[in-house]
This record gives sequence, C-alpha cells and structure tokens, in this order.
Amino acid sequence: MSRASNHAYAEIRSLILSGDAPPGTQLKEEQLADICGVSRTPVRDALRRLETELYVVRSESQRAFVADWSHEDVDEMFALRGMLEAHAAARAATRFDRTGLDALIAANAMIEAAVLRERPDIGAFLDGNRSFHRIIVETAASPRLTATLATLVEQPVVRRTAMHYGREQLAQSAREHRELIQAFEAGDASWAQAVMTAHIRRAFHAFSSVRPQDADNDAK
Amino acid sequence: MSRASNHAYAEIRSLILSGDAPPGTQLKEEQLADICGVSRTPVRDALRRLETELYVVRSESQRAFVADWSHEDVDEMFALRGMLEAHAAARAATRFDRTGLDALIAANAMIEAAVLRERPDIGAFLDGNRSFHRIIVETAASPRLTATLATLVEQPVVRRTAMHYGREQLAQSAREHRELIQAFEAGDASWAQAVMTAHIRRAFHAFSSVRPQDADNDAK
DNA sequence: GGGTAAGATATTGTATACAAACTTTACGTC
DNA sequence: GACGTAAAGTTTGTATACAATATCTTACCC
Repeated sequence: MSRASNHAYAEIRSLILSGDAPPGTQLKEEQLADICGVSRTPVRDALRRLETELYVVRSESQRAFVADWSHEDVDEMFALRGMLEAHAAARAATRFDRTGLDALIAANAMIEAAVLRERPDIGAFLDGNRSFHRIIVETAASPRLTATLATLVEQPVVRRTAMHYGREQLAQSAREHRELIQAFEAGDASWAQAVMTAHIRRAFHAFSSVRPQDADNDAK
Repeated sequence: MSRASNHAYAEIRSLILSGDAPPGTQLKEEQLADICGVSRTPVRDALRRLETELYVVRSESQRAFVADWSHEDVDEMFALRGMLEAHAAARAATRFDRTGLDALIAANAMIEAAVLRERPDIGAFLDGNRSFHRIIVETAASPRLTATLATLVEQPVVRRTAMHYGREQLAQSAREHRELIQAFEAGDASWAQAVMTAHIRRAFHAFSSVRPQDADNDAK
C-alpha cells in the first residue's frame, strides 16, 4: 500500500490508540480525509484494514465506529494470541539459527536495559518486546500464521498492561524471554510452546488486575 | 459491503476456485472490472478481501496474483484451523442449548443421508458439513474467533478432500460428528476439543493422501 | 401528545479521470 | 554482443463527482 493509504492508516490508528477517538466514536470518511489531508479513497482502504484488525467495527448500514473492547473480548483475544504465539514458538524452536538467536538476545537485552533504569522506560520496553515477538513469528516461517496474528494486534492492550507493570513484573517478562531463548537454543518445541503459553497467560492476568479507572487515565 | 463489491468478490473468488484463474495468474484490476461489469473501485475492495483470505498475494510492487498453495501451506492451514476449531468446540460445549443441538443433529442427519445414497452426494455432504461447523463456531460466541476463522476459509481444500473420500471415509466423518454431538450434550469441553482436533487432523491426512495428479483433474 | 410519513441532510458506494509507479522495450554506447 | 539508460506502455494509486442509501427533521394526522 502506498503513501497516502499508509499515512491514513497510521493516523487513524493513532487517533484510536491515543484515546482521541474513544470507543463508540463514529468515523466518518470525509472527516478523516480532512484530518489526514488525503481523499476518501485511501481513507476507505485504511478503514478496511483497521476493520480486519478489529480496531473498527461497522454498523448494519456500514457506518464505521471505533470498536469497544469488552473484558470478554480482551480475554478471547489473549486466548487466541496465546494459542497462536505458542504454536509459533513451537515451530520456531526447530528453525532458529545463530543469527536469529542473537537478534532475540539483543532484543531482550534492550528490554532488560529499559527495565533496569531508575525509572523504567516503557517505550523502550514495548519496542524491544515487539521486536522479540516479531522475530519469533518470522522464524516460525508460516505466512498464514503471520497474517492471522497480524489481525490480532493487541498493542493497545499490551501498552495498557505495560503501563501498569511494576518493575518486578517487567523484569519477570524479561526472565520469561530468557527462558524462551533457552528453549530455542535447545531446539525444544514443547518447552518453547509451554513457556510462551504461560508468558501470554500471565500478561492477561496482569492486564485483568488493572482497575478500569486506572486504565481510563491512559487516555488523558 | 454493497452489491457491486460483493458481486466482484464472488466472481473473482469463483474464478480462482474453478481453476479458470490458476495459481500464479496476474489479476489486473481493469480486466476484472470488465469481467464483473463494475468499475475498478469495487474490484479493489474485493481484491483486498481476497488478499486477507490469502486467495490472492501481492508482488512487491502491489500487483495481484492468484496464490499458489504449497503442500506446506495446506499443512499449516490445517494446523491453524485445527487449533482454532478445537478451541471453538471447547467454548461451544459450555454454551449449547437444545435448539442449537437440534440444529447440529439436523445438519448431521443431512450429511448421513448424503452418504447413504447409492452414489454419495458430495454437494449435499459439503453443505451439511459447512452448516455443522458453522453452528459450532457461532455457538462459541467469540466474534474474534469467528473473524479469524473466516480468514482461513479452506473450502477449496475441503472440497478436494471430500471429492476423494470413499464412502467409508465420508461415513467416518459423520461418526466423528456424532461423537462431537455427544460431547456437546455432556457439556464436556475437553472431550469436544479433542474430538475436533482429531477430526480435522484426519481430514488433513485424507487430503495429503490425494495424489497431485488426481487433484489436478478437479479443475478440468 | 404521540406516531408516522415525507422531505432534507448526512454518509457511504461507485464510476471515471488523472497521477504516480513500475515494466518492458528499444536504442546507443562501450 | 552486452550493458545501461531513457522513453513508451501498462498497472496501480488517488482525487473528485455523482448515485444510492441511511438517518434525522419536521410537519401533519390521529
């Protein structure tokens, strides 16, 4: 996809993630076109993409709205992601080479450095985390799996979770990554799969323990 | 999506499934617009949809081609579908009511009737099979799961598999459905999940045993 | 006063024209 | 003859105008 289309996608997505367009907000094509400085055509493309990623839902009459993720939705998303990422980890375990492992180790080093600061750097943590998981999914070498996981992007949720992680929870995340790396180095698919399942499951419970009023503050 | 858009989607999809547009064929927007009798705009929408469903792939320069499903791709797709449908079965097991179960029983009765004819009716088998699985996914009541499975449509593959099923294999399918119904009636999530996993796994192996030259004949 | 229908307004869907990008071809140079 | 480059042709991307459809407003009838 091209320049205008990507730009519209990024812009609208950030409207949603920043909270400027809270759940339930109607997304009108013309209005978005104005905001993004492009015509309606690329906006429509962007909305379709955001729709498959479930950031946007459509009414019966095809009007677009910012999706409202209920607790149950989040639960289901974590369950699906857990299954699929664990599967990715299992496949990746038999496919990693030294280069890939080193990249993984580098990503986790970045995460650990972010955690060890006086005041943990959430932005750097998230960047490292994203890299770490992306490397695993890519190593799994299954285009279908990659495409499927792409429609389950949960960055807003991960972000909200990480914002409320204490240093200890962030550090625990990095430790779990270390164990994953061990499993990959051993080429042990079952081990990798189990650790990943637990890793995502723990993140879910960390998310669930965030009280709604705290989460709301993210948007402000 | 609206009339023209849906029409283009259905038309292009059938071009691919019928074999008129074999894997690797370039899909040019203008040419498709002519065939479908609509303008390029709805064709573009349709191509985007087919792209997320992996019927269509794009070159680096955004040109669209009919996807070529390697044996490995099919393997992966069955693995993903197996995981997700088994998960759906587990969720559905705790959610079925009498109405839903009766619908399931009716769908399987249709399948068994199709199998018992002198010459098994593959079309009716496929219709019943589709209903059966759809009821389960709907009962699982997870919009995300439904959306995810929708991007893993494998009707071409199921079709090819069923075409080469003997009567015994078709009957075995129906028996597995019966066991699924038992698991649902017992409300036993683990049981339902295990039976569904085996059901899909067996289908994969039935598919794999179809020799490529036989499969090619389907298109003719 | 409430409900309904008709008109007005707002929003999305489609077609078409033009712009940008990529591919191919043909020509010139080494 | 091979390689590089530029120009022509092909294909996709974007903008805009118009059509269809949904939603809202208002006025009228009961």
